[in-house]
Amino acid sequence: MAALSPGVLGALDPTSDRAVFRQIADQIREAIDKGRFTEGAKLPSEAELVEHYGVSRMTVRNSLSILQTEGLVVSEHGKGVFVRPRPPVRRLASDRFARRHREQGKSAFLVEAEAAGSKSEVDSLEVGEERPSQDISARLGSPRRVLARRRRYLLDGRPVEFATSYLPLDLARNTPIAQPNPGPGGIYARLEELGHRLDHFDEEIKARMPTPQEVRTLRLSSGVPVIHLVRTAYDTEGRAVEVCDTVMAADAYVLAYRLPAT
Amino acid sequence: MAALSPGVLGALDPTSDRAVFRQIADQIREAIDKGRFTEGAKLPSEAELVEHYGVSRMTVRNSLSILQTEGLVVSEHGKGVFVRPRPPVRRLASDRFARRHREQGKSAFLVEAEAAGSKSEVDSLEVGEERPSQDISARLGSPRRVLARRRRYLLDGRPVEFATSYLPLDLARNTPIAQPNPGPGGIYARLEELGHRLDHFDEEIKARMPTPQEVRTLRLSSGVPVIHLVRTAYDTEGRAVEVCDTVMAADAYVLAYRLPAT
DNA sequence: GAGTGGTCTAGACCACTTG
DNA sequence: AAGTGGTCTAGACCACTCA
Repeated sequence: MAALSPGVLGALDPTSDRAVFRQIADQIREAIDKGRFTEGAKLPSEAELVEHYGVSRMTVRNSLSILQTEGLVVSEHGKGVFVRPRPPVRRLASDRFARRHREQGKSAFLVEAEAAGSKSEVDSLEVGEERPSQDISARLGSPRRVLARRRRYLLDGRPVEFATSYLPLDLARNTPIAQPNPGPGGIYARLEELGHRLDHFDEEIKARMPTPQEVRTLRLSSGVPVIHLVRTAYDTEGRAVEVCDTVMAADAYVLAYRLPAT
Repeated sequence: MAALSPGVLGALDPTSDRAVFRQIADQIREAIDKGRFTEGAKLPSEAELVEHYGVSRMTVRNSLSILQTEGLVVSEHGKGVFVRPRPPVRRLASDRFARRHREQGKSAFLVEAEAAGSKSEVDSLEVGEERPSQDISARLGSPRRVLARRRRYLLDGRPVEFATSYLPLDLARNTPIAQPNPGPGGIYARLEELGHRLDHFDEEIKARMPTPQEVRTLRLSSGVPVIHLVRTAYDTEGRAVEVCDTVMAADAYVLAYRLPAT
């Protein structure tokens, strides 16, 4: 066991009211913030911290678990605890559904990924008819059954987003939209070909901690929230023609919107 | 110590590979999801869980800490562990900075809160000149010094948002904008009176876990992320006239945006 | 004062990774 | 085989809340 390089981590203040495990977490956090442990670097092992601070192992683990839930570090079984690397971020611009992009034929996700020099994939694509949840149903004008299209997006091999599109059956049944691959420009291009000229999209954004299922699907490390985005597409007659429910790894995204001052 | 009502929580599966503390967390999570513990309800005490499952206290505490970081429960010292109550949610619409709202004279925050039947306050208002961070400076066209306006918003007594506005000094110095209370319609109304007619706003949204400082300022319970929103206001000449950096308690907000399909 | 969660100890054994 | 984190035990004492 290597000795801890001196000076990186200080000593405890026995006169402080602050719990020992919080003091240890504070010191490690500060060392990370000040760049003494850089992104991806390995922290001292639990055993080293036990020796350095003269506390029990559970106390050290408690400190590290704080930093994990803050999203500062990740632990890897058998290897160590590391400063969490920041993945490349995908920027979603508010013009990402503009018609001019659709007309170029490629899906928005793939085009943007290529522009950023990333390799992107789409997997676990499922298409089928089902009964919508109350929320989805209400947004679509209360259809009894809908077409659901589920898919997961990966960026350089890492899952970053899981999305489900819902469309009223009378719109989508027996159309290319019901096919796994709907063709160039995606389902929005097909909707317009079918006579549903799109007028606008409404997006609702929340952030929260992931469910255990979402942790698995997106392979999220602890301390990473999700962005939950629900988009409703309206045609020029004011009808809701699609609802897209999207869950994104929050550390992989920044969403951008432009608002008129009018 | 009251006995645990039978049937609410099951037994452990000793043949399972899943760690005991995860199994316990799974069972409590499922009970919450199925409504057997409703919002605000008290969970069985740690001692009751120890007895029910026949495990040590640390194992039970480990289970509960999982549910805490998931944002499902909150613990209160000396009282118990409770299903986390969902606070009222503030909806931010994408037309919230429309000129017609400004012209009514009240701040957007107060108007919306009143409409929702909530009591709102603004506190810890600080106004002063300072040197901007690199990021803020770049967004504002690299001024050396800026006017900073910090304030915290509360809804029914609960802090929900902390925001700082930055304006180039040459715009704001010796104007009502440099006053703690800038007058009816807020700083955007003042900017327009000063000849900076607003054209549009760009907003960037991220979500992440809060820093310890943000936990204190917003009194966040564990398992609640923050939404970090940075808005830049542009005048009709294309100049960035303000940057507003906002940190929101994610469980108190849903953001809504409308995108044109054009 | 009884019940609750918060902190901490000193061990034990296991599973995973690396040389 | 050595080092790492993952799980679990059986205690102890403390601080807070409520009757």
